[in-house]
Amino acid sequence: MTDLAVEQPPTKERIRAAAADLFHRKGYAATGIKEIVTTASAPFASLYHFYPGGKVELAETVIRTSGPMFQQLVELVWDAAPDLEASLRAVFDGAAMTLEATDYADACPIAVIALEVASTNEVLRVATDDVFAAWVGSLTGRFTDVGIDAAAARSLALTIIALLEGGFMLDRAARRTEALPAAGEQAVRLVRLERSGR
Amino acid sequence: MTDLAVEQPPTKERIRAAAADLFHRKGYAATGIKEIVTTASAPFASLYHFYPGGKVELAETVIRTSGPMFQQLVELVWDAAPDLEASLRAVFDGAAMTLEATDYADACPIAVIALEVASTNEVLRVATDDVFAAWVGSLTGRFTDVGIDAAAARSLALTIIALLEGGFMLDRAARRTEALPAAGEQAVRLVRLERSGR
DNA sequence: TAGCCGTTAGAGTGATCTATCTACAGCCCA
DNA sequence: TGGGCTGTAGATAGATCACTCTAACGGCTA
Repeated sequence: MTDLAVEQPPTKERIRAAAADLFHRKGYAATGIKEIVTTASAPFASLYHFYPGGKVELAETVIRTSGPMFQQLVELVWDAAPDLEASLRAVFDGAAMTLEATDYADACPIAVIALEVASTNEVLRVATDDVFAAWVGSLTGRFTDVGIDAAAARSLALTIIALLEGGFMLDRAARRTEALPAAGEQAVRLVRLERSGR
Repeated sequence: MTDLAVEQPPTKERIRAAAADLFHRKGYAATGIKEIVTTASAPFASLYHFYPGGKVELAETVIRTSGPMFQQLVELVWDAAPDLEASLRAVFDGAAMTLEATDYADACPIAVIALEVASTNEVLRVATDDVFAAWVGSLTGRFTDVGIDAAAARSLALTIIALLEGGFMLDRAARRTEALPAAGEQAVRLVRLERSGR
């Protein structure tokens, strides 16, 4: 398993990455096991070797890996901006650019799965909820850090995550980037309003 | 086809309603044709008799029927409230109540399908886009009606639809109603801000 | 060199998928 | 009474689904 000469990620990782990509774009139900291993250029049996729980275990791994990775990326963008409003704009614009760059396939790594499995698979539903909760928690922290009180910070955080997800949904369906920038501007106004002491 | 004595909707309508319910909850890919006719208590061949295009035609019918029905419902709620802020609150609270009442299955009739088919089926993607466009258009009209200028009205409308969809996604994943009410309050603040002349 | 174990290999299972097929039941109008 | 149309009925095709099985390969330690 030590991949000395080979210049590619190990099989387990390639399978996870391929599954993540397909789940994001096509959703959980529409993605087949065979398609995953083909995309990953991995042997069929290896999937069940590394993920004995099959499709569900693989999906949970994808959710719990892609979620934090995305969060880290967003935090990086956020913290690189000079102030709160710039951070907000950078994140929304970044989402819009990503959506466009991926031919309107990707922007949120778990949105499709989250809606799909919410009433279908409890294990995966909880996994998506945990990811969302972490995102909201992280954003809430950014707001309390600048002196916004806890309740307002959480309300703002929930609103902004909702704006990102909803804007993503609208713009992906329309294959343009209008809702995301508009939502970003409105988010800026909300934060400005909050900081100006209501 | 004339259902004289029978006290139930005609077969075609029963199939459409059953498909709508299943698509909303489980999504497009995860819902089987057989499951639809079973739920509708309809003969198998009738599905292909009424919807020769099969699953895709049925889904498009569902999208293009459920979308306007939902819009009409929201407009009714909106117009029944005494003022703009009350309308906004009524819609967001109504969404939260519906979500809870349906055991966190239903709140938006096309959200799941929209994300699922966006990169998969062009016909259905366009159908979801048309529905979203109609919603945004309707809401934009409500705002211009009270004197908000066109550009601001559209930005507000996009933002509010995004908030509804995103809040729905978060609250469904978490099986609670926190994001939707929070988003509603923030929407009220945005509209108030807009009307107070920035 | 011998043996071990993580990994690869792919055929095969049973279930389920969408869709098509032929046959026929009931009703309207001629 | 007879022809034609709408809708019902269900078997079946052919593909694909997730998953399991046995066997063997190959680099490692003993």
